[in-house]
Amino acid sequence: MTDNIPPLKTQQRLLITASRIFAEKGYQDATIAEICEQAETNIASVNYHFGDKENLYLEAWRYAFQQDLKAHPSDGGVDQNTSAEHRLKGRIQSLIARIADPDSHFFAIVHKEMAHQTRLLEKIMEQEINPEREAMNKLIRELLGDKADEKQVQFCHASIIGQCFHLLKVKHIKLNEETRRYVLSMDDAEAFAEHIVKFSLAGIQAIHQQNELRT
Amino acid sequence: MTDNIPPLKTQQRLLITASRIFAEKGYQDATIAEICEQAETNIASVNYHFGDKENLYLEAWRYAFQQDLKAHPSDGGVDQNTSAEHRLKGRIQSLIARIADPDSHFFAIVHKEMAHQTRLLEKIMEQEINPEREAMNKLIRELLGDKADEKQVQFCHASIIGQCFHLLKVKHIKLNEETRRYVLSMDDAEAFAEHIVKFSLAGIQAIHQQNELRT
DNA sequence: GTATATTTCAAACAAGCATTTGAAATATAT
DNA sequence: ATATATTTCAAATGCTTGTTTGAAATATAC
Repeated sequence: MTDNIPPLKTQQRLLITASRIFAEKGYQDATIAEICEQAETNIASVNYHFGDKENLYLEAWRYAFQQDLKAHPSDGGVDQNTSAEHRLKGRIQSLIARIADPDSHFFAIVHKEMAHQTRLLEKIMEQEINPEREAMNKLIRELLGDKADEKQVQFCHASIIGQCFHLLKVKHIKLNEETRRYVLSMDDAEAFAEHIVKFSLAGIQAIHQQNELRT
Repeated sequence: MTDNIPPLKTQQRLLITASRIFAEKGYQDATIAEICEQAETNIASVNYHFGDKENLYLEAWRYAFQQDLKAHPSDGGVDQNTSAEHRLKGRIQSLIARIADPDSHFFAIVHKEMAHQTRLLEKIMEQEINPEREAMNKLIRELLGDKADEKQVQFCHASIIGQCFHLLKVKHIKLNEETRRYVLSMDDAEAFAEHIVKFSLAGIQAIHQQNELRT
């Protein structure tokens, strides 16, 4: 390879472009032709550097995940010695940021993957998502108190994640002007994160208190 | 065919089969060949009865929506004179039922539509979903009290819908045995609906109280 | 500087699938 | 019963798109 400031290697350009296009269009609708065109390389280079489309997809996805985490660390940059409330807030804000950031593509690809549904999702989920889930569950357990059972933890986690991912839907669904007025907007992402924190802490609190009242 | 007890007209068989297959595979992955095969008719019948694939998709979707609502009315069958809490509970339970019921296909198609993303979603959303949203928002307003602003209503609605739709994701994502243990299961749908009600009423309540404390 | 390996490229290939066609079969009306 | 309209069918058409090919260009090694 050359040593004087080469722009970017073809392989790298393909990763960057592919992660963006796959995020925009999903696996099926993204064509190799379009990706190569925007990456300014020949159509055969996908086969040369990545073997086939599916492998490019997988690599682009992993790449996006790493980039997103670099921009928005999953703990939200919150001091680990602070209260569970604040640490949960940090995690929720990080999640919302990765979903809302137009340059973060991982969750957009997850979202589109819903339809494609190969075994790829399974692999990525266990490798990348499970650790994040466990970290959040730990905080939820702390907030729910000792009397909480695992099902309650699971449900609370689902409630929080569900609210965050709802923003993902809003981001990608095109609605007409009229409808858009009544629906959550991406401009409200930060405020919505605050809302999720308040809303969810209250929900968790209620379950906590109910548990304490039991026999 | 025979004239005594004709099984079902071809057009009807296509609608039923198509709504199921589109729900399973999404628009792209569902092939006309497969739909016709399972509907026990010729491949050309889609063109004859519906014009093209996209129109069959649209009609199957509408058909699914009607069928789902017939099985699970959106107010949950709750008396309209009862408290807002109970009416909200009815709506949440109806939503969860339509999502969890294996024979209800509307939301499964919505879910898959995420990737396809045509203008069809837009049309259907405003026609079918907007009235449901407005009905739920009315309840939320009632629970939040007079001091609530529309943004708060919007956020609370997003929180509830987000939790419900999370079950949709769980339904369609295939996970391995290991991961499945730690994640919300479809067997818990009813219990999860109860959880959403409790969790969300607490969240709404918290915002209500905070509003009351303001100047 | 020459030989070898790596990377790029335009064109061709092949598979999948929606759609069309025109004839055959069936139903409907009078 | 005959004529007309409707519905079914197997085969063909054509377009999109992932993949392959083999030569040309470029980089690397000795």
